[in-house]
Amino acid sequence: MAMLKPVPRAAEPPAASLVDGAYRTMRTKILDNEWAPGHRALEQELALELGMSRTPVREALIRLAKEGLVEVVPRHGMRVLPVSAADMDEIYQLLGSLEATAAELVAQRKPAARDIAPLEAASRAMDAALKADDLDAWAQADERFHRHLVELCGNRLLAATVYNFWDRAHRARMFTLRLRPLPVHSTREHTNLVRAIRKGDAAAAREIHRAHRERGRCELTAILQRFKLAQM
Amino acid sequence: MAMLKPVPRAAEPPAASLVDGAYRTMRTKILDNEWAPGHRALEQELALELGMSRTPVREALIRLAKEGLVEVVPRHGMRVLPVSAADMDEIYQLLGSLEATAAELVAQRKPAARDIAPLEAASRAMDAALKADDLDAWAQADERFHRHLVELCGNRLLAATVYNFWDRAHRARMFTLRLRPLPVHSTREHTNLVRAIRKGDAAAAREIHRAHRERGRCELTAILQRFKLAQM
DNA sequence: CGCTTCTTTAACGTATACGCTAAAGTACGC
DNA sequence: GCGTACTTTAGCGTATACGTTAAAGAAGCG
Repeated sequence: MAMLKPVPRAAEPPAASLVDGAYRTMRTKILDNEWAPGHRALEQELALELGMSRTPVREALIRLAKEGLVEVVPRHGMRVLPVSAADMDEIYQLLGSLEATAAELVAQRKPAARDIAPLEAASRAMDAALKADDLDAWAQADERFHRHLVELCGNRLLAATVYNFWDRAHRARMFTLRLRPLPVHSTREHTNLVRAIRKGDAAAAREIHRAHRERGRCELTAILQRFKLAQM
Repeated sequence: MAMLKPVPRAAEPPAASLVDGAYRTMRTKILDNEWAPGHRALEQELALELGMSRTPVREALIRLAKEGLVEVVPRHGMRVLPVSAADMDEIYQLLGSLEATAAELVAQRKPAARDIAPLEAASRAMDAALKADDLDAWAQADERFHRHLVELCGNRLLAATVYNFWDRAHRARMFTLRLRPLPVHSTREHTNLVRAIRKGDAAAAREIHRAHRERGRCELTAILQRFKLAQM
């Protein structure tokens, strides 16, 4: 089994409360696969591990459950939710829809050159990483690209929703990073997308991004089937 | 100001716990506008009102906050979040994206006649309600139509996400129900959508639904501006 | 009269206590 | 040996207690 490397995250302000700390710690452990899918723990155990009482742990768990990262069953504690192949399919459909809309909106807004620059920078970084055979760097640049695109669309609700589903799919993405065909098409697709945005061609931007995610969805589904990874 | 009538909801099982009861009660009060946007209350007050201690109230508030219905500020209690005109715009963009995708998926699946029947029934009910000048019945049939469509698409995550944003927009929709032009086009659009689905024309289904929500978004924005309803 | 600083206090964050319930274990009958 | 009824107990849901802290009010100063 491939090892999942923790992806370095942006430095965050210190936790404002124990609830906040518990939430962030547990969320990180889940996204980094330190707590594997299916991992179970009782509230009391978590409290002990995190050095606090059950109260803040419970409140953090409610937040994580609402995000779909864990499930809380009375008397069985929390359980890190596995993401099934079917779930991944649904997530990619949903993301395809929302991100395509984001691309459309960005193109409609005809953003200034300095707003487009980070997209181009990310594209170049993906290219360079691919040539240097550095898949981790590639994945980070890819994430930067999509993140900036979603930020640029101006719809904060849409952006927040996209982030939530990225989180749920994070593990599977990292896992399949080295199992799937080299993402040689992605860079081209991103370049095309940027071109459509610069032209203000909203329909093209939407369609390029839709096709981009659709291809990703198919590749992922194929891998999960090939490796019999029904869930992760 | 128009009065908001409580929309009758499906009978639900008795609350499994106090947290659950608090959550449902508060959610209902918010959606039915019994607690108006901006309404504030302290945890202790809520506990007293709901006949329980602060603990279950707090846990229910965390859930409501995650759904975007309330905000919890330390020492200021919870506040029912107003939905600004800009928020409504964002919500409608998001819903337009997801529901259009749902329509597309439904058309692709070429559902059986008995799956399409409820859509047609809802369409007819909308028509009848419009002729009988019963806007409440119209709104309920409209909701049935869209709900069934989203259920039919087969993507539960997408459906759940759509429901969440419907909730946030619920008050504004009810409020503008009697302020906006009679929804004479909606029935036609729904009929067209059903036809596209029956033909299996996914692209048309997507486009019809997208245009449908886009029109709704524009109408709503116009009303909110005309009546200077910056938020509600 | 306005501004700053001190005091007060209300509300919350967290810890703890406790009873209830469902799951696990046990004994009994067949 | 297998199923059933009883007992036990772990874990949670909820209530309560308590220290902390930020907001509001009061007092002092310019």
